Amino acid sequence: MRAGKLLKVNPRTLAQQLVDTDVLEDVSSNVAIAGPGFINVSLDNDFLSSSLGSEPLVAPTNKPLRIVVDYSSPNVAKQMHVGHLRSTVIGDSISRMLTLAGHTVVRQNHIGDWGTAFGKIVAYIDDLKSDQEINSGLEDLEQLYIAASQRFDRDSSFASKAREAVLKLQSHDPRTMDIWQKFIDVSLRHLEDIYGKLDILLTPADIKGESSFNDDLPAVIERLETNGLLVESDGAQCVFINGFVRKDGSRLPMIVQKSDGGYLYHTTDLATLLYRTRELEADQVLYFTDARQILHFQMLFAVAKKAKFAEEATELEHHAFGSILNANGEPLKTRSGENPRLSDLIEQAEIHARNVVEEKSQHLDVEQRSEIAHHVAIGAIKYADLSKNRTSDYKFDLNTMMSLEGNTSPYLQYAHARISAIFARGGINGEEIELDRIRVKHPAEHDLAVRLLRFQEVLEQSITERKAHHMCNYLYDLTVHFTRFYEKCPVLNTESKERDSRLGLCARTAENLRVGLGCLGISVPKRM
RNA sequence: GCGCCCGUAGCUCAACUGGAUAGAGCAUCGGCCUUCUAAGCCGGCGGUUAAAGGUUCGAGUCCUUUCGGGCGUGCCA
Repeated sequence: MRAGKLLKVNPRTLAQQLVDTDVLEDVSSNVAIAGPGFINVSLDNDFLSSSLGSEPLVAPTNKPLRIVVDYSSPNVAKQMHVGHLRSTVIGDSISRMLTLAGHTVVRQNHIGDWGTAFGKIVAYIDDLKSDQEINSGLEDLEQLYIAASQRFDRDSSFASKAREAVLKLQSHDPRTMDIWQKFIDVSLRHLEDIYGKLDILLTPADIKGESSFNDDLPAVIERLETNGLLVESDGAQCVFINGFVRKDGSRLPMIVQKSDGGYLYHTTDLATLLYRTRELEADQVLYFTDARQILHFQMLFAVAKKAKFAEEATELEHHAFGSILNANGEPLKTRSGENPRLSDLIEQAEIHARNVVEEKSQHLDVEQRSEIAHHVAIGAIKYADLSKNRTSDYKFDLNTMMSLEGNTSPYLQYAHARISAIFARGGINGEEIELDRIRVKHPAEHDLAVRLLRFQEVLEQSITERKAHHMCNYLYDLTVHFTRFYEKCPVLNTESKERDSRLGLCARTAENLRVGLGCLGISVPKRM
């Protein structure tokens, strides 16, 4: 109908003309025109069978790009908390999908490891007497930061020491840098621990934090100066860009250097962008941060293009999302009003999952149950986030995501476990099943086969829109149809040709689930 | 004040970017385990898509206004 509009032809007439040609002959013998010009195509079972036997799950892109994906990027003054979850989970999933499609992904973890907060921390650690105390003091980042902040507030001599420490950091004073490095090392171990538990791909090699760009900041100012973009206003160095105005006509500034000479995150982000386009040679740079930074990125991209921090052809995208709320729609906080730690959230989810597994999977031993609980918990947390399209806030409710019914990760994982169980019972190696023996016959097989062939299309849509929820919805739909097939079509207890065909459908479903959930960073247990 | 995002079943969310009778899950009510895992399957109930107007063959989707919520709006990130 869109074609009809474009060609200014009656859509029904156009549909008829299309049907009259034989382009659909190999695909369907049952084509009908309906309504204002829809073409209903019922795919033939023969077409489905041969496609499943010959088409790969994923065909790599014919236009591979170098794509920088900026995600997670926590401030490491404190432990990772709930505010870091979405960026981490969403960014990781998108980068997995891009890789699967054949792009070169350069993950970048732009951690907050520089600035005033670290002055406090360094000064505080500096006050701890021995190295022994330093090491023990570093064990809990959270407490260290809180202690440093409290002391900063009530001890004025400590406060001035902290401010000195900031200056010493900026001038790379060896003793100060040494303490700072110790703290960063502990922070990075903490990050690795969390990423390990959550099965996030980020490694130490992907970390390129704010501190790495500290020395490049004066050059950023210079570059803006030579481009004639730098304007002093109330003592601060600013860039004013067309289009960013207030109601009264006054222009919104992007402040790149404070009146006291200090730099801001705009400045750091410009330096970072230069690195990503020049050194990393990015065709695209994708940022995954919460929605509060929308204006920042709009200005950043505008200035970057104008002052050539990024080439005109480099695609810069900010993908925003809302914050995480509790079941009552309020910001998720602990009883004491803090952001819940990620490690606590994960632990809660695992306890919740373990209780369910204890009840449902008594046929498995303790070790297996514990491992399954882990995969279920992590899957549930990630899936609850990824399956929603919302750019606004979303509710984090363990009871909902762990209900293990309906559109949740455990439902999908369970379907995969059932397929594995069929293979195990039949003494069959699932990886050796030949898909060219698939002969689609039963209506339930037909419906399943149609879904099995859609994987590529869904992957492309998810990548184009940078939205994982299309993949989630697809996998759920696939699983619903697999389960119907499972109910209606015995696999092992049927005659041999049909058995081979149905084993093929099972094997292909298992692959779609494994690879699809893999795109989401969710693993598939063989047993549940 | 101004800007951005959002408002779909009691609740949590979809709807292929303007297409058919707006779909799922949860909750609720009823049915299905002597056959591969019942963490399952089948069915019922549930809607003036916040409201009003407009654009056209056609609007949850686009435009205007109103109401309601979230976030941002010069030296934090």
